[in-house]
Amino acid sequence: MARKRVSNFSDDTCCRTGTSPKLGAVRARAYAGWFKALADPTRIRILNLLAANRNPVCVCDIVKHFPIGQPTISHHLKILRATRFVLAERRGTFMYYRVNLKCLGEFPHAAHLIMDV
Amino acid sequence: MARKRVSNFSDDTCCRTGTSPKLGAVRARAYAGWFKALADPTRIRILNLLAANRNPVCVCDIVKHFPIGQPTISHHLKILRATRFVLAERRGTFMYYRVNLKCLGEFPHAAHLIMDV
DNA sequence: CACTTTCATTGATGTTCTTCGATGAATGTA
DNA sequence: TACATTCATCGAAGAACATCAATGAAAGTG
Repeated sequence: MARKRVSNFSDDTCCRTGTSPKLGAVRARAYAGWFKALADPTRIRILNLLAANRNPVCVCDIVKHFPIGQPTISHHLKILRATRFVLAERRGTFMYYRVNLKCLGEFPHAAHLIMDV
Repeated sequence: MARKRVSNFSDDTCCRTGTSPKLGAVRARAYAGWFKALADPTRIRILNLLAANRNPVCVCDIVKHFPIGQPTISHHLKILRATRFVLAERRGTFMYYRVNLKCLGEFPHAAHLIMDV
């Protein structure tokens, strides 16, 4: 009958009501979105490539370094742009990308992993 | 005929071969795994809940705070345990979980987001 | 041993994500 | 204007993921 032990405070009993999570679902979803942007090997390597180059890198140059197609690279760049991890700039026909240090710097360990390799 | 511009070094040309990504695919996949563990709102809130409690928390107590079933909580805890973000300890019938500060501390911004809220 | 409680695992389902080929939009050039 | 190049977007296919209900495993109790 699943009799709930409402207030048994003996020592080897769990379920004494502890602290609730103070982080709401809405903000948790926002945080998860940032981590999600870093949760793909290709995106991490794109960031690593951009961080390794002092100058912005154009898309066709990024594509060369990966075994996946250009539309997929564009897809990843869109995600990285939406989360502000990279910045984009148009020069004629070309799109130049670079890491957004202000944003990636907010994730020190990520920055260390991605840039100091 | 897709004539490739092999070595045109004029100023408005991209595709000068820049630095390659120094981060290999294998290590990138490992890093992505860590971020992937943090890329779910429920897991972030579980970490937040554990971090807010000085003492370890048992599973049934975690389940109470979320609108999802116990098997799903167990699933998330398994992922957090595999990535070392939490530690588990058995006491009788109960399983007590707590944050692994040594591991979460490696992600300062994550720790800040998750714990200081 | 029979029964209960706690938690993990399994199998299934719907959703999300990565990737691709094809196409479209923007820009530059003959 | 016609064509080429660069990149983004669309639609589809397959893989990965979150979730659930049901079951199993481990431990405690009578």
